[in-house]
Amino acid sequence: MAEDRKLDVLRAIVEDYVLTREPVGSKVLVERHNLGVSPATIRNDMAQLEEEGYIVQPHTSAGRVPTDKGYRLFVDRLAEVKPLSAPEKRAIGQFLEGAVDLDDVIDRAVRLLAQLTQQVAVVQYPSLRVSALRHVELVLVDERRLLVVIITDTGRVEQRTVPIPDGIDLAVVAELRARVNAATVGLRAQDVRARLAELPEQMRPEDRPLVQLVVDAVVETLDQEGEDRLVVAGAANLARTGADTAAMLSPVLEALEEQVVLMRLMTEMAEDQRDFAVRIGHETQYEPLAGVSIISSGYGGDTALARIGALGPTRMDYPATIASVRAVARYLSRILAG
Amino acid sequence: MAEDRKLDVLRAIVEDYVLTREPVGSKVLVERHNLGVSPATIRNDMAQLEEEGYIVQPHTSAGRVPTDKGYRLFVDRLAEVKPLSAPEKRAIGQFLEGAVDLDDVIDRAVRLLAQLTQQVAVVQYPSLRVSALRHVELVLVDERRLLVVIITDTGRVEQRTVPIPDGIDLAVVAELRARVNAATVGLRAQDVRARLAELPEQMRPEDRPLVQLVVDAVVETLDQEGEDRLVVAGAANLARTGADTAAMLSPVLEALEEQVVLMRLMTEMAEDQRDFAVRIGHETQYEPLAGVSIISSGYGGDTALARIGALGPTRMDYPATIASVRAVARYLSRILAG
DNA sequence: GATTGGCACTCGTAAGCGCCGAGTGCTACC
DNA sequence: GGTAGCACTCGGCGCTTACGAGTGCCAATC
Repeated sequence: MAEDRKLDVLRAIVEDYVLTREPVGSKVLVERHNLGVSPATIRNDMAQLEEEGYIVQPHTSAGRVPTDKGYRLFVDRLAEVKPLSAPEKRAIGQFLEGAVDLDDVIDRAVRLLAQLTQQVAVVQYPSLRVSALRHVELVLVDERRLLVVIITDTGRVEQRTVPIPDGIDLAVVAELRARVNAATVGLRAQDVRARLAELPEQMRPEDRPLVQLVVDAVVETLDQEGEDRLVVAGAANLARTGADTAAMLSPVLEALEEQVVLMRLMTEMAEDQRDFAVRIGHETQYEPLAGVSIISSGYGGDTALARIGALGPTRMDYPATIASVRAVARYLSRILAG
Repeated sequence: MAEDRKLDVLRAIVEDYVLTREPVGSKVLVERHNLGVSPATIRNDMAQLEEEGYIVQPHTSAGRVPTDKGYRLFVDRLAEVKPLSAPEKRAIGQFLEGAVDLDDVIDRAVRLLAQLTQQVAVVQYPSLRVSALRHVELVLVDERRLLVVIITDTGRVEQRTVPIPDGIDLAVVAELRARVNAATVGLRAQDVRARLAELPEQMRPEDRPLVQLVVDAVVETLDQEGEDRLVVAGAANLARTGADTAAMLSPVLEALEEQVVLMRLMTEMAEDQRDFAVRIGHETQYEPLAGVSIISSGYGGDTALARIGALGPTRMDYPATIASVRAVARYLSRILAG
């Protein structure tokens, strides 16, 4: 038996199923894709594919549907990337150009990707841990509260309020601001902690409690590992992808809000070699996401600050989605670098 | 005919329908609520209520279901507020206490409300327009970009990047920072514009382009009317509220992402006299939201900085939801004031 | 005049049934 | 190895029937 044809059959099944959303049988298969053999032959191939776990039939006498394993093989070996059309590319660039700050860039990117893929788009904020510190600002909000604002070279702005003892001198705050900035500006977040640890000693003893509070606030803010923010768009697309979704929807929406699970997934995906990563159904290792796949790509230059991705039913158009995710990631990198 | 009983019947219908999610007939009505009359009598009342537009039957020979008008009457005249239990109140307070900054407070509040009501919770960020300016910070991100950070007395931090001409002197930035702050700190956002308009004249002519850019950035940021941010939580609750939702869900999710519509609604609701406002189904004046109701309450003191609310199917437990929304709004005000 | 019991009527839903057709696996054949 | 033929399975569709919940109306009653 021609091993090649078997793969062709799998490809055909995936493509057809994604398109029609219905189990695909041997007959329509030879009709729609010109495979050059008879349905009976295809049936033999399908029987084997089923035995190997790439496809299943929902019930006897129905067509076949790809399994997660089937999609996986499809993505790894069978899919050809669909390049985006020139107008599409132009639209992406133009849409992202208009942003006024980091929040805006991120927001536009995620909406854009949701729109392009017709699925749920997800983007991580540039990780604090690999950004360099640009500036730390201290603002006395009132007598008892100090606002610590941290600005990174990626344009990200983080804030935290610190309760302070009464009657702090403005001059002390000014000195502290100067010293903190002198000590840390330009450093990677992960290097900041050590440098700041020395700071209290350099100040007058009576100011040390305040200094310690501020130092802690800065370190904690930079350290909150998984706490990097996640922005989601296009949740409505999930509901539109089919009528079957009614019950399957809720757990996914919950996962989207939970963020923790998604963050973990995104981080794991960063390990992958290729410039994009795919997790299909159960590969997410998280039951509520069993019915969906995630495609993501790093952005922000070689250091790969963070990731942007799309999430949809396992029955999705992988080549097109992969193309869109990569394209948006690339443009996003370019904008952030510029 | 006893007018009072007719209202009792309506109340009973609403309560029963909310509980069971099924059209309610005359028989179960007399069984479950002890109305002291026979089903036939109830039927007469129901016929009248239907004629007056408070209830309808989905099809002949089904029970009755409240209309938007029916819910409205229920909310306005029939509902008794269910006070929250002491443990619930305590939990609210404790949960909100732990927040570290404004973002965190808002985030906790909205999640909490979603949890309490088992519905979608929505919160507006404290409006920039009624906040007072606390501090404006200028940070040179690189040679060609200046980051303008605006901090209000509500703890809100807004940022915007301004492209600037090359070779700006640090001293100029420092002077500008001092002048902007001197001119604006403590002012209401709406008063800032006039004051800043005078600023360029006070600086040297060669610096004016830069000054103008910064002034514009500040004014624009404070001015973006409807642009106040909106945070949503508990979207998954929508999907869980019933199996009927499949098709009805998508438009609502879209509206939640759109934000514009919700912002408008919230703003409108601020006009209402009572300390909470309710919009039921079509009262939202927005077709996609025809199936849902929104309950909201202002928070942030007498000035009512912004609103927090809950959104769910028109068939919701109004008394309980109203109680939760009001409670969270109250605690939120307290936290922000403290 | 309000309330009630009785009754005929409507109609949506569930269940049972038969048919059709898609799709399969198997086997004999090329 | 590929193909054709064939018997078989079974889900979906349409039809009919039965059931029952719920109604509106009317005459009787308080």
